[in-house]
Amino acid sequence: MPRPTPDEAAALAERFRRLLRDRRLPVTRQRLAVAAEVFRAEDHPSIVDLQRRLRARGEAIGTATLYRTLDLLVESGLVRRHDFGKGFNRFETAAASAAPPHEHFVCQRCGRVAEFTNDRLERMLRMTADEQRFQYHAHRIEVHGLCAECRGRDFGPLGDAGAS
Amino acid sequence: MPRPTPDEAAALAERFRRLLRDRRLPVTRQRLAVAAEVFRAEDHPSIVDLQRRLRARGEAIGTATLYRTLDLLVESGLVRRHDFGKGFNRFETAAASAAPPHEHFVCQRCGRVAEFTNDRLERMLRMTADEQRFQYHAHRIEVHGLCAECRGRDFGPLGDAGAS
DNA sequence: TTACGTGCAAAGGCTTTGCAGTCGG
DNA sequence: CCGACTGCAAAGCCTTTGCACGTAA
Repeated sequence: MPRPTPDEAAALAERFRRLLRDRRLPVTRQRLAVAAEVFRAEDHPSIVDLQRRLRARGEAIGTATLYRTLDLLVESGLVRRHDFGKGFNRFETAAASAAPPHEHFVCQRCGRVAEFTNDRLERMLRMTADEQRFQYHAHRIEVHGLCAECRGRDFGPLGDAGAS
Repeated sequence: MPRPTPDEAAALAERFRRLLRDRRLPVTRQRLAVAAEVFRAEDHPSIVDLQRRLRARGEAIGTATLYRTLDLLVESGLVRRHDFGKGFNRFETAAASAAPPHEHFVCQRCGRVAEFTNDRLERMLRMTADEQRFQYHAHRIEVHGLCAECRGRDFGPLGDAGAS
């Protein structure tokens, strides 16, 4: 979870500025605010989460701008976009530098997302793809279930039964 | 790919009927038609695919009914729902009997979906979940890339860069 | 100054819901 | 007959687009 250390975030922000300048794109207050908010996040915020947090900070960014800026950040490789199958995207800071690709636990109860890594998993996937003459580009691994907090309590039946 | 053998489909249909009777739910022409269409499919059709195929067969099923019937089939465990992150669901017949859970290759070019299985992968995931005190319910593994057909041709850059 | 960004609101794509009419058991 | 289903259309969500106005460089 400790994705963005205090000043790592600052470094990322600087990287974003440079990136914009290099592309000869305007460095606007909104773009910086959105980027900062994502870099600051320790979780996997959705668009709405980000918008709410920004508003709380006094930055009322328009929805369209938010989407467009996030596209920019994703293209730039500074941010990752996830689709956990709930109908909307979630975002997180991409590994500051050569971050190990990581997988996700998604709690079906509270929606919380935790992470884990497993090199062997990835190697195995690449090999399997190769065997089937499939050219590997990327992968996604999600484990759905109950997080430590939620597994204690007894609720009614799950509303979600989604993922394969 | 050879998911539903000729008469396996018939068996599944029968199972669905029984299931409806047991639940005291009406066995309607529409429900049977939708179920049959999914059981017959050799691919991972979307809602629209199914609707088109049914219409071609002379069965004009309403969108709402289609969604509701698919929910029913998924709840029953006869059909699996997948969300490959394109904003809409795709379906497939669930293993006739204790089918090995399987993973997917998704071609970023043509959208085709191929499958593979790997017991070790699943075991590894369960173990990892356990280590993190996460209660495993289900998982999803997708490999994104280019299928054998598409990797030959040279197109422009990919429009998709999605999955983590 | 000028190209690009921003915000609002409208439009889109997929899915869900409300409701009157219909039908299975 | 009654409860559940069906189909249509309206409504909901999330995301994208169009456009007049604003702003970084």
